[in-house]
Amino acid sequence: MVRGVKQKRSTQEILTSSSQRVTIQRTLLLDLLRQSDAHLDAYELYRRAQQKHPGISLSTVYRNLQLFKKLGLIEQHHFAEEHHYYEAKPATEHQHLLCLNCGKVVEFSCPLSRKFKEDLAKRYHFDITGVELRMTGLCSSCRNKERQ
Amino acid sequence: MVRGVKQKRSTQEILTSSSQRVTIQRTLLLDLLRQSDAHLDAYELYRRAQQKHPGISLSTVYRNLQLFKKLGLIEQHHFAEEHHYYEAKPATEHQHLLCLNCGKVVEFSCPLSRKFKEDLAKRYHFDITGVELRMTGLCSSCRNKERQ
DNA sequence: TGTGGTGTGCTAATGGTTTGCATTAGCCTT
DNA sequence: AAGGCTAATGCAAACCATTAGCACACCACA
Repeated sequence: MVRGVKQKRSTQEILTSSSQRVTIQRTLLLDLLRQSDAHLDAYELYRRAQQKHPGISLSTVYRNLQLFKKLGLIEQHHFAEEHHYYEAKPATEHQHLLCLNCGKVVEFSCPLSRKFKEDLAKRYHFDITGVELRMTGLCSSCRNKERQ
Repeated sequence: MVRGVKQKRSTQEILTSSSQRVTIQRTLLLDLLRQSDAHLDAYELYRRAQQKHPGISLSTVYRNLQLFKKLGLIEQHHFAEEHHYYEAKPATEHQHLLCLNCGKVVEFSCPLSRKFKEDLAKRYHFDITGVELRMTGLCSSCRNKERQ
């Protein structure tokens, strides 16, 4: 049902080469993440996974999100303060501009992050797998509305 | 006891000019945040505040952290997944490099964020109060240790 | 110095995330 | 193909940072 064909590397291939066991849950979750163009939180991902594999548990979703993040396959965002959103790492990196009042999110691209990544990796001997640039503030309509 | 003298603006002055009531709790909390050179989470801030003002409540700490953030006085970081750290907004912006395995944090400066801020603010009509650039990965020792 | 309304403290609730444990199922070897 | 070693899963309960409700306190302003 899930056609991972359009992806460069199959999810199975990725998992195998990371020496992780290839389970149906993992394959499904990673497929869903890579297919989705929206930001998913753990629960929404769980809901979608259930439609393909009704028995799946929310714990499994959380455990695998952690794994995928550790492998650098996904990125984690913090839009709302206590609610994480995940999306498959896109080909073109993009960052987020967030209105603290209405929650509006604007995506923008930051071509310099790649350069920084390399510089920093070298300087601090880090193996960098994730970049997250968030800018927060008030959008124009909220700035006008608000006085508090 | 708390000497806010070395700061450019007194915390009282800041609160007053934001048309926020000046309470001992607020003054204390903001002083502690501005004095501290480390990253504080809500609980650690609470613990320190208690030493000066034993009656203070954790709710008050959370409420005022929200307020300070809204006023752009502090920034919020997400180092550990479910644990926020706060620090007084420093004169020189700095960003964070985080090891996902051992939690090591390296601070680095990113001179371009200022330029971006202005560009983006203009383009999207945002009033930007916070910039947060996080890079995550593995530090050199964890990369060597780890095979998982 | 009084008065209105915001801020605080206390306690309980919330809810996303993690953990423990018994069971299942990949993966590697024979 | 079968067996065995572990890692992964599902379930339910625990966790714990954060929030909400409410009565009382106190800041700002007349």
